[in-house]
Amino acid sequence: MLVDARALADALSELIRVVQFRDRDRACCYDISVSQCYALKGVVDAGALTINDLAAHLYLDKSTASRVANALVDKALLVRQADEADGRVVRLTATAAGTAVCTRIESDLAGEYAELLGDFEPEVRAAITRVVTRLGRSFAARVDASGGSCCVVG
Amino acid sequence: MLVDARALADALSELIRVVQFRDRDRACCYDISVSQCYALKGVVDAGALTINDLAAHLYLDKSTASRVANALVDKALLVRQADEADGRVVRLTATAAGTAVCTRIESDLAGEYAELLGDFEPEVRAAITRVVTRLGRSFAARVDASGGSCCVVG
DNA sequence: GCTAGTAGTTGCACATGACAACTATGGCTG
DNA sequence: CAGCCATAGTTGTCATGTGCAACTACTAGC
Repeated sequence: MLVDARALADALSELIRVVQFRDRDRACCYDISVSQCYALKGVVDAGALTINDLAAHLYLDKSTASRVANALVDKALLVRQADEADGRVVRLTATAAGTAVCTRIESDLAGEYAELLGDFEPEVRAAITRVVTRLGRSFAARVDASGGSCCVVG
Repeated sequence: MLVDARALADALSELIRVVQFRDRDRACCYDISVSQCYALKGVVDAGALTINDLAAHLYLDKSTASRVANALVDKALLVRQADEADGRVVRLTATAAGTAVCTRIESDLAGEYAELLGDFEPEVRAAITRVVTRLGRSFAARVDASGGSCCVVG
């Protein structure tokens, strides 16, 4: 099983490098950075998010999440609203422009992915998404469980 | 099929965020950054790499690759050697320390991944690596094919 | 041997992201 | 209800990573 594990480690790191590269490269197309894109999509999908929710969703520090949100507000893709119940909380919601940008990016991306899925046999296609989803969940569970830093001696 | 494509896009972006986070978090453990780790592994696996080869392997600009190599040389994990045949070319090779660090990281990582693979049914395990590998290749082929930037009008 | 091309380095600007210190608000306890 | 602690978010600061453009050094072809 360690052989499988090593192969998976190699394959995943390669996949991540190439996807990151593609994302970096494509970011310019929409005048929006990769993190901003993830944040925008997070807010659009959720309907509304607080800064803390956003930070958790993106696996970023809340200060970084706050700045990412600022960037999107400056671009008029998001709005900040004060929460009625709790004065500390900021509710981020997407503007019409934000939703539009998000929709456009998703469509373009879906097109690319659809083409890419064409490389695979039909019976494999459905498995791919299942596998990737479950992999993501497994990682997330481990990350959440281990809490903060990995190598703190405590 | 567009539905599959959207689901894959979502799953993959989630996976990438969480893996990136884990990598950021774990980077400190070995006094080596994520890019440095990839570079070190690339050199160790290949036996020797030029700066250009390294840049291609990491999907980075050659200037960045050069600096990543510098950092590893400063840490005495790599050495730069002049190519005998071509005076312009730098040959990067790993030192004993570099190989040792790489081996240790790979072992630790393989352990983590082995544990993670335990979440999956045996018949799925083998499929995971195959799927991730093929996904990576499909992306790489597309990135190589499209060459430079995505949205240049020229 | 001059010119064009290639490998790599360096200067520079900018993006990303963490940590810590801070403000402001909410909630709990005596 | 006053004081204290916890929580949400912001801001300052710093380190790191990255690309682009300009540069040097070398090679190769005419």
